[in-house]
Amino acid sequence: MEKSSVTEEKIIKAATVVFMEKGKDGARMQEIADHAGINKALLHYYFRSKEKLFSKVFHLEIPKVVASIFEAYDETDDFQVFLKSFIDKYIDNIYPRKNLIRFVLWVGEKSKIEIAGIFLNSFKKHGFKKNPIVIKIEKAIKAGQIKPVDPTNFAMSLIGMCIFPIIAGPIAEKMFPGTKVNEKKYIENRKKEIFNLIWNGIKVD
Amino acid sequence: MEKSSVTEEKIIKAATVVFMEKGKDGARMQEIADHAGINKALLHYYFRSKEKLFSKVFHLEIPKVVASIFEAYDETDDFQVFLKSFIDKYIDNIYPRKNLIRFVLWVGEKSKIEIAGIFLNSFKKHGFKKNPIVIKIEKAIKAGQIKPVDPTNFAMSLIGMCIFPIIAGPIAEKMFPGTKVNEKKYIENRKKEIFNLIWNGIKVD
DNA sequence: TTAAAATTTAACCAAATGGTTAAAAATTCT
DNA sequence: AGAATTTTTAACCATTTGGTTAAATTTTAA
Repeated sequence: MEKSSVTEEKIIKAATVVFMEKGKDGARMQEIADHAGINKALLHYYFRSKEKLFSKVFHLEIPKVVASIFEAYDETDDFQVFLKSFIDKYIDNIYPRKNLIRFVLWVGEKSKIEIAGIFLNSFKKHGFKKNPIVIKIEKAIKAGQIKPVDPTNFAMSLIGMCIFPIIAGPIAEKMFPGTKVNEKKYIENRKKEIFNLIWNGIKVD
Repeated sequence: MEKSSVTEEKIIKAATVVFMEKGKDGARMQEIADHAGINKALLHYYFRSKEKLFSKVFHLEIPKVVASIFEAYDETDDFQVFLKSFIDKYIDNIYPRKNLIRFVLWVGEKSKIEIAGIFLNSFKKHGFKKNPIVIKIEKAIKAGQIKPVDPTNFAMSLIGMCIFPIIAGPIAEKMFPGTKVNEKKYIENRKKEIFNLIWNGIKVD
């Protein structure tokens, strides 16, 4: 690989880290340059402006939010198996991307960048027109494998339960003393609890 | 009320709106002044620095995140009734505060302001040492009203399901086409779905 | 009415920050 | 080796932005 593209990658990686941590406004071009191990002049040589660099990073990162769903998606007809596996993989998948997820939720509303298009594009790329989880749920209901819940709402709940403790992080630890979001033990236990709650509910039979 | 304290309140209100929308770095003192209908000089006359103004706003707003839990909290021994009522009130409560919630989650991790203390303080003020939902769940389990789930994890799931569609807003609408987070119909339906999922699970008996 | 407090105006300052430039040095390619 | 490309250096520029100042004006309270 030529030197130029190596540097470009170094820059993008550094910019991603800094943008996700400090936000678009909080990020400093100098900090990105330092992080990439180059100087500001070269940074502007590759990306003319902060705006353009940010846009680049954003367009590269957003699909990963969608991808994390597909990467956790398994082709199984048994919905119980699917659900267990999905929760397990999805949480493992978003955990190292928590800064990204947090950032996307924060920027999502006000961003001038058209997110909708990127999302749909990402769905299409994986061969789906709809959210794949929703499809899976619809099938499971038709097959009589699960109760007739509202598929979209169910998917939302599922994702919400997985994402929340991760993005809430330190806030969650203070709201629910005893929670240690960074411990493997906690995460593994949480996976089980999510599955159990969804599968069994809390009603006493 | 004297003119001075009226102005102070105008400033704080304006600052809250702008900070929650643009973030600490994205907010501009000039914009806050404009929003409050005063000039920058007067703004600095009341709050010497951006840092101090931000700190003030943050300390006033953070307790509201905790308060929204207590405001939704009802003293009922019937856990089923409690749960229904809690979901209903909690969602109504956080809905108009979505910018705040989103902001707190975003700032939470990196904020130098000590959040833990503010949270615990807020718990104490309401006469609790622990998260009140957790306590309620523990009681319900002891009373045999619900299955023996992990209380903290359950509370986390509950809050996560309520908060997620609200903070995810436009992102959620793109990830789950058909979702319209701003419609009353959607919100009311979601409340029911959350309750049903938690209460009944999805397992076919 | 008069003194005190609050508010406006407008000019101004200093620091931070995004961005530029041009020449020199290092690297890579042919 | 020689040309082309990449990278560094370092000074520099323009704008934005947080923050100040001081005098004039308005409002409030005694």
